[in-house]
Amino acid sequence: MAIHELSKRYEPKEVEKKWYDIWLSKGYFTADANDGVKPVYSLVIPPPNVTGALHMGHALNNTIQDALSRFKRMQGFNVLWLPGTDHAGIATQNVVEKELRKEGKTRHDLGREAFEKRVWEWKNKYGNTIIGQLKTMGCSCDWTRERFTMDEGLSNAVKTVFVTLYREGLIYRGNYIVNWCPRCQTALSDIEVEHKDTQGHFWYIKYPLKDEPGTCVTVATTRPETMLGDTAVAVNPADERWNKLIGKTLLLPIMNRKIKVIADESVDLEMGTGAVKVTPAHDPNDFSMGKRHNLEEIKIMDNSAILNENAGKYKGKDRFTARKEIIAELEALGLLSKVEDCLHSVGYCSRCETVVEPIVSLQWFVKMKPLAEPAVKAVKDGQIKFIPGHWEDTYYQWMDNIRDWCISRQLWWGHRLPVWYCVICKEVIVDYTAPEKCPACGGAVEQDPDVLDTWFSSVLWPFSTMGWPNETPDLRKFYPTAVLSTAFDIIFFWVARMIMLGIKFRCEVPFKDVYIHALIRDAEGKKMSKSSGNVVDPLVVLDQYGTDALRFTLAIQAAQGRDITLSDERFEGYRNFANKIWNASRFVLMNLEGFDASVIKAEKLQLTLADRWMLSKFNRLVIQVTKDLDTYNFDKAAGGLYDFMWHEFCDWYIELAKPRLNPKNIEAAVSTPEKHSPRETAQFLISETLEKTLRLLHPFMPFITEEIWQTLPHEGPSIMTAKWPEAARDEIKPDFEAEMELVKSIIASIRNARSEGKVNPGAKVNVNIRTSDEGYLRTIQNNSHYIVDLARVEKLLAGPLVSKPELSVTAVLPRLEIFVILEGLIDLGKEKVRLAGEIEKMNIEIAKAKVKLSNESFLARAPVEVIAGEKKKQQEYIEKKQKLEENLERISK
RNA sequence: GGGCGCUUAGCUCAGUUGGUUAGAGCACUGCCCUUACAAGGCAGGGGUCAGAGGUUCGAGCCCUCUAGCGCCCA
Repeated sequence: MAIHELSKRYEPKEVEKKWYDIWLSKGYFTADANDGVKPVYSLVIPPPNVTGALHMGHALNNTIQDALSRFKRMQGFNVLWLPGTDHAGIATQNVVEKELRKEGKTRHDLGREAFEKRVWEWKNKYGNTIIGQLKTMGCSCDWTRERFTMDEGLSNAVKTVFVTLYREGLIYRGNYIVNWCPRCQTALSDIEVEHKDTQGHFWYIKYPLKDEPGTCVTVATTRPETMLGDTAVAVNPADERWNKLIGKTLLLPIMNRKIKVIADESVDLEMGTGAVKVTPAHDPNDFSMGKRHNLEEIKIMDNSAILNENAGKYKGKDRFTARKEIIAELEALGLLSKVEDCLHSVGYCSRCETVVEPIVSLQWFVKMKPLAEPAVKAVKDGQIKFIPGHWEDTYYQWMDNIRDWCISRQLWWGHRLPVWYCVICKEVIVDYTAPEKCPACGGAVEQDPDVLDTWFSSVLWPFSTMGWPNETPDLRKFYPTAVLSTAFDIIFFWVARMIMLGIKFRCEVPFKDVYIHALIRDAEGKKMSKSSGNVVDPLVVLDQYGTDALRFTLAIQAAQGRDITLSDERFEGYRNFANKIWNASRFVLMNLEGFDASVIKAEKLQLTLADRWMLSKFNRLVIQVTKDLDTYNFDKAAGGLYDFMWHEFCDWYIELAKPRLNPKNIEAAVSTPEKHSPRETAQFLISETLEKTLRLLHPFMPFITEEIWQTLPHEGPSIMTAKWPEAARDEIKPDFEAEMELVKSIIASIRNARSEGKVNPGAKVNVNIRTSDEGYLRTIQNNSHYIVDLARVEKLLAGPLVSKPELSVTAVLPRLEIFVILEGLIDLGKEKVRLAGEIEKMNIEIAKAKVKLSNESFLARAPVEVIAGEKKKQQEYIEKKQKLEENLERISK
């Protein structure tokens, strides 16, 4: 079925499905670990959550990765783009618990084993949603190597890392303050807590001195309920207001506990009253202060943030209820001196939005400093490069302030800690497999109920997916990877830790480049979020405008360091681009009737100026797009292709080639044994250029390019496996480009004059061109047919002495005057105004140039080329002005 | 509080190391269904490059300050 027999509009739907299935069945996405010839290019997908559905961030990131993969594959690389999903501990557990709740059950009703089984069932049933969506996007991932973070192999990797780090003393168990989510019932790492400025209050509470009734120290707090766990009040020793009280004893209100006033330099003199309450068990700063001063840690809440026996009469109350009641009691006691409104930062669980409670508890941690140092060095040494580069600063900043990583989670879904405790002697056993009995005392053992932070497994992703800890062929061939493409918000969660562990366990960085892609925003520039309801669903877009249009819209906006704003107008614009490609291709195809590309010999072509110009431009494009893809300038690569395809190939080249392709043009069909006919020449170039341009477009628009490519003369079974075009540098010819630009500007000037003179587009006009530049004259004479055709000219006269007819509109170009003869159509009044306007513009430019050229410093210091350029420019302006004035004078007579 | 970024046409943004009359897409205006494409063609209007100062022969670009917006960390 020929493309030109199809609709005038590109219909993406069936095309997309068809080609994806074919590519998949031919195995084009599959990398070859045993290949010994091709250079290797590998990357791993940032594994989306199994619970996830494709959003615009995924769409962007995977468009980028797919473009890179397809580009490198076409360049002849052995490409592995390794896909998979992440088990997403809390998220997945939440989903299944929600299901259970509908049945009126909790996970505890099922028990651990049955619950885990249930989650697996859920995963097998729904966990592939996003994988299917990636396929819809056209992603050329190697699906034969798809992984899941809880696969057996990846679980082995997790165990190996845990045991090794433990034995080296880099994993330890400790009682520390952690972020606790009372709803998820688990500890969170620092970066799983989202800090948001929240409107709250600053309560000023008076703590009376024990031995001086009536004298009080006033402290300010945003969380008054924690006072029940206070074990000191701290002041800065430099604080004149308070330092004389250091060492004195206070009576903690409500609890009537004796607490000391201590001196600590970390206390901010400006904040609140300068005296702060210290609750070591419930605040990270107070915790470290408590360690410094050996303070008692009194935990006043349980894991659901319900106050416990240490809270006295508030036992059994929720933290926020207790807050209200405590305030009321303090007020009644006359100990509440002041309440201020204040905006302060509150931590929320990044999974469920519950206010996080800092709580002291026994958890497992990874010591980060020893791992971070080589990871920082790798970036400083340039073994890893961030793109855009400024993210390196962000990386260093975090790495410099790194704190130990809390890795235990009180969940059931995830990698269970390979840790056992002896029930008798409490011995801790860390091993790959369960010990039968306690090696110390022979007692029974039981496994730690906790699981690992999900990120613990995903930070091993670049090598665990390739079979590590086994030395597999994949690992040898494809590690380290070339690039990691991801969003900035997981540089800390994920990227930094992958670098640490990659270096630690493979002695080699996991990737050479880290490409940080843009953030997607809505048309108003707002961040997309479910709560603001401004989420644009990529699947809807793709359905409405086509996958290629979606991908192209994202790619052409993917400028480094700039956010992407999405709107329907944009998608529409690039859908129109797809349609433009489609129709240009239809045109080409309907002109290939009887054409046989295989008989064409390069030396027999009769190349015209238009052909040479187009070849020159095309080869520049090849160089540019290749470079831009290699440097992650996706916006520029896509932009260059858009401009070339639309504004050079369609707007000019097709138009310039039309006369030769027109079947009515009998002369164009004349060939000799030495020369192909002009028509064959045009047919060859127009189809070859289109075919090659499609190849350049393929990484961004895989479907439409394949569909069209198959109908054009081509080699090979698929555009996917076709070679990336290489630039023929000797075809880049500035001289031909300049000549063509002259012809184009003459055509544009005539069109402009016609338009100003309100000439009917169908009507033909006579044109006189006056120039004494011999080169120009030659170009015009040799290429007059282009001018005649594209500017609809009846009679074209060109020479040094051609006259200006009475009723004509004048256009002045450097060393060139164009007279468009408009008998009976010309409005002299309007023409005068127009010419006067042009003269005025020239006056401004001449004046500017004059100022520059009369500046002695400029003449003395600017490079000679710049001065010469300025002089030439001024000369041209002056000439142009003169000619404009002559013409104005003539019609003014 | 510490750090990073942004401000160029009505809107969304390009503008590589300072050097022609600062560009594009969308929107807008006029003409045209010219047989690839009206999801199109041709032509056109629209900008004191946030403000102030400085460096320089020369600043949208470099430096300082100011204003506004946004993000990250504490």
